[in-house]
Amino acid sequence: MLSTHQLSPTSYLVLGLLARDGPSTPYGLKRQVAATLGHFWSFPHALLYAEPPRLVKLGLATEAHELDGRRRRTFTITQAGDDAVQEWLRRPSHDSTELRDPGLLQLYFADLGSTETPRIITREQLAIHRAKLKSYEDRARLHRRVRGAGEPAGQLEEWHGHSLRMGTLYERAAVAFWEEMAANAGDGAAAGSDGRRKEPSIA
Amino acid sequence: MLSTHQLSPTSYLVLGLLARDGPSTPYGLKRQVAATLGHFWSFPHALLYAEPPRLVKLGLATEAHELDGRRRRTFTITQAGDDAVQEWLRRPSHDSTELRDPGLLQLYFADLGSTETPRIITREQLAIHRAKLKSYEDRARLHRRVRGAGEPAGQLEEWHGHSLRMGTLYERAAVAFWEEMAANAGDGAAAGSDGRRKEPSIA
DNA sequence: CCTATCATGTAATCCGTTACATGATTAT
DNA sequence: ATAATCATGTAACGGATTACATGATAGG
Repeated sequence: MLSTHQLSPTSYLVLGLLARDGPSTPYGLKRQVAATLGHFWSFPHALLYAEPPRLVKLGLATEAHELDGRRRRTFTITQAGDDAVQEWLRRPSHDSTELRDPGLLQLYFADLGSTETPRIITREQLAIHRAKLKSYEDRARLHRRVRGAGEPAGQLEEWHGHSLRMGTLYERAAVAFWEEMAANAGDGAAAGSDGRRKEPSIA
Repeated sequence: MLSTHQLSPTSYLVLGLLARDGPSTPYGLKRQVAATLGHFWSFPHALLYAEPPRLVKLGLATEAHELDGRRRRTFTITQAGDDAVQEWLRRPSHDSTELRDPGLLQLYFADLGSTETPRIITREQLAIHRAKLKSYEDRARLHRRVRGAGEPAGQLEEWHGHSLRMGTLYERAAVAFWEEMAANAGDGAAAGSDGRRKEPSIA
């Protein structure tokens, strides 16, 4: 029982995947992530190659090299690793959500640009978020289709579903936000101080 | 013109603040940020002490030391800095939003814990997000109160408003998400838990 | 067969985080 | 006065991003 207290989210991501899906190569991890959390929380592949060795050093996983051509490295979680996951799950995380939206950052400074800047940014962001929302919803449709087709949705798919659902809800919120911006941008939104701006409809 | 292309969001944050509010100390930046974006995009104060010197090195800002007791460092944006901001505003950011939610990460792995794990996590997260939402809404109420009181809302406050509004919308989505989880947690949502860990049926 | 994409890995750099520290103000 | 909090800064470490690189597999 090392004081497994300074593990990063990345650590738990990898540990969790190893715990649930069994031994895996970094590439396998990468694929799992890409299909789920990766949609809104980026874990570049280099991270997933770098993290497992760290876990090995901490005794939370073990490594096996292939010797033939591909020299794949396969990682397996240890008992200590499993324990760490359990302990983590019992300790609710109070760290608050990071919402890093570059588009919003630009909007925040849009008044520094020209009068059209807010409109341009808004249009762009609206397009981006609408596209992403659509991709989530398509995926959800597919999901439901498959489930309707008989297979009684493995638990795993459920958890995939959760993260995608969260992504969907966020994108909906984002679309709503930018739509509201777009609606208010026609008037003097960038011109600001006349005060006559419509009250934001949100309470 | 330097290829001012590898600046980080942090760089533009600082540049933008210096451009809009004029020369500032790192602490001044910190305060601005804390009142706005800082609510959902953390910029630890050390960052705001570290970034300006970087900008100086790139010729985007200049520095002035105080010589008396406090030895404050005040930073001023340069013409090149202003140009960089303008160029950035003209180049819509396609980088997608990072939504890093530790609670969601836990939920994603909740099936690895006990049967109660999902419920516990959900309850906790629901409380957290409700509290945060409330704090946003209180702030919004105050905001409107002040504005109603006559002062014709400076433009600055408007942009503050934007970021808080986004925060509010996100928290709403989060609350909705966790409420849905809570509603479904009573049934067997967590109970794929027939004990034996199924082979993941997903490719 | 060739080319594109998949799969696999490493290295360097730098940003970000954490921790440490201490001088000023304000409150009790 | 003393404690608490505000204000100000630095240093070190490590995780994360980017770039580089190349071996397999499949499609044309």
